[in-house]
Amino acid sequence: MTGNASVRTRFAPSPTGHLHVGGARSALFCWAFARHHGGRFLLRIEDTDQKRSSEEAGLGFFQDLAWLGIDWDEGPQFESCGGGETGPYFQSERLEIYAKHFDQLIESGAAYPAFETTEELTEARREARANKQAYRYNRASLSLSEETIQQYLQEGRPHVLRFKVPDDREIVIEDAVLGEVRVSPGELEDFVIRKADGFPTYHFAVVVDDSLMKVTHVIRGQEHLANTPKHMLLQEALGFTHPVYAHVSLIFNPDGSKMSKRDKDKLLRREVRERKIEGPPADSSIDNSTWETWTGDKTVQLPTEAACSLAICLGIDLPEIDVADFQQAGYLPEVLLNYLALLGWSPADGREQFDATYLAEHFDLERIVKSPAKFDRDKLLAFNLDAIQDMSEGDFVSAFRSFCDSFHPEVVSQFDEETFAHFARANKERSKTLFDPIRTGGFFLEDDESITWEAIKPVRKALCNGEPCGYDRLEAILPVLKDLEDWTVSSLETVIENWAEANAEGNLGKVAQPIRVAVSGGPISPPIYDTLVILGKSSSIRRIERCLAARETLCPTA
RNA sequence: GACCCCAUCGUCUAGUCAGGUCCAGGACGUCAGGUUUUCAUCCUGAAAACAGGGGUUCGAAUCCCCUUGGGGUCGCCA
Repeated sequence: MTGNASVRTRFAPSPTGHLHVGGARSALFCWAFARHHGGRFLLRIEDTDQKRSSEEAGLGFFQDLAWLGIDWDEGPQFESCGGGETGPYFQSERLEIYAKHFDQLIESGAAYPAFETTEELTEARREARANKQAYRYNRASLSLSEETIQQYLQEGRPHVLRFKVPDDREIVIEDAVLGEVRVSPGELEDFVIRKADGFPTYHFAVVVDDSLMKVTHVIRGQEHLANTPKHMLLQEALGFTHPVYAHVSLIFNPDGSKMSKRDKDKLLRREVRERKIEGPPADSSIDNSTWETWTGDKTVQLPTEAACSLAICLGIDLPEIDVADFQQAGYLPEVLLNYLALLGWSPADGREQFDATYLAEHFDLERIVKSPAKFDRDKLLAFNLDAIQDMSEGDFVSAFRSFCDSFHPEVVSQFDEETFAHFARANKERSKTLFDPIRTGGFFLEDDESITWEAIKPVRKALCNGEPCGYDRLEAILPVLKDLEDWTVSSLETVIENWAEANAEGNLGKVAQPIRVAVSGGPISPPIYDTLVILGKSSSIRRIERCLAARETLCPTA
């Protein structure tokens, strides 16, 4: 680690929804930058929106970050992370701190109360838009007489606090990624810094907190670039120094739209609208009031479970957007971290696959790319495959085990410990995700009696084609298998290979494939000896017998 | 609509700041072969880009301008 130990970065999510990949990448860059310089990385929860913040979401963020391996030195306490001298790290607990700074701005005349109602402002905006003009707050409340203001305040009229933007100067952002960004005088309006409910707005809280928490580098998404002049002006009015800003480009969907945590809701809303669905589907887990709130307000997100169940009812797949989605889909945390780091940054030596330690060693702001990046599932999948193939068998078994514990407990209860491990090992070399063994190995979990054979091409090819056909060979080898006492990979290998040598010109496929189809119901399985051992002797025999019984249906003898 | 940001293979990118070593390199994907008891791997090879137009210069992917295209912001959300 080199450089400046006083470096302090922060990730400051609002606890609405879950950690999505864009946020995760911002957090990762902040983390990597702090680690690279031997500085500190802080986590702060921006819960100043009383309407939308929820406690569980905060916890989800912690778990997602921890899963990725992004640890924070200061912030909310979670496992071994958190603590620190500059807290509290929930903005909702810092109201007194903000109050002090509000007073400071009021006294210096840099902030003033404004009494317009939300309705009035909405109307003014609508009108400006209709006239194709840029809307800016007209400072009406600024020209109120001192008397009127006092009267309004005494009446207890609801009001916000606005920041009086100096409109005579150009603002220059020295962005570490974008370079100089200039904003002309008069571009900014007098924005709100304290809401009518007394809570600070994002702009105010972020400036006060970053300064008090001694944040030196603000690395965040480019959607914040337009806010930066506001923040800089506020810093000057409060007597704070400017941090270094680094605005990272956005992450897009393959179709070019911004990859957003709202994408799932967008998709669901569109489906619901197109199919003219009026209420929550009966077999979904959504109650009427949740449905009403969701359909009534486009900014409301459906809770994860509700969204999943609705998607299942509608028969559509939700895109993977949140870190948790990728976890559940069977991606490895170190792979997602690697891929995310590569979206907009690359090391000077051109390496593509690396771990968090390497990232911390090599990360810098200079090599961050300015242009936006599309999220490429295929490349992520390829990386995941590589990482899985690089794992030791033991590591894979335990990774697969904890994946199953979390998301597919039925797989764990299906096998005894040793067979579970065998199942995992046998699937490793063909797995791109931790879910793949389950996806392609469904037949292991099924009951012997519920295996069915469809007369699709590869099945017929294995069983019906040729002379002798697969069925003939199956029939011939069944007694051999029945006689085998020692049902192990090595014994099966010996027996089946010898049989193939004697009866199929040494062509193993001629006998392996019919057996595979018989025991699995389809043409895909792990290596045949492993498959038979995992299944066990009685299941294997039973399935072959049932398959033989279906011969007439599958290969009708015209 | 106003302001701001961006622009190299289908995608992520190297190269751009310090112009020549770039008829543009890598990765994913695609295509064609090969290995393999299935699938998946694995191996070999191929196609594939400097958005367009003007400048500056002996020389431009690299610097400047315009056009076009994409994106962001314009909330008492963050």
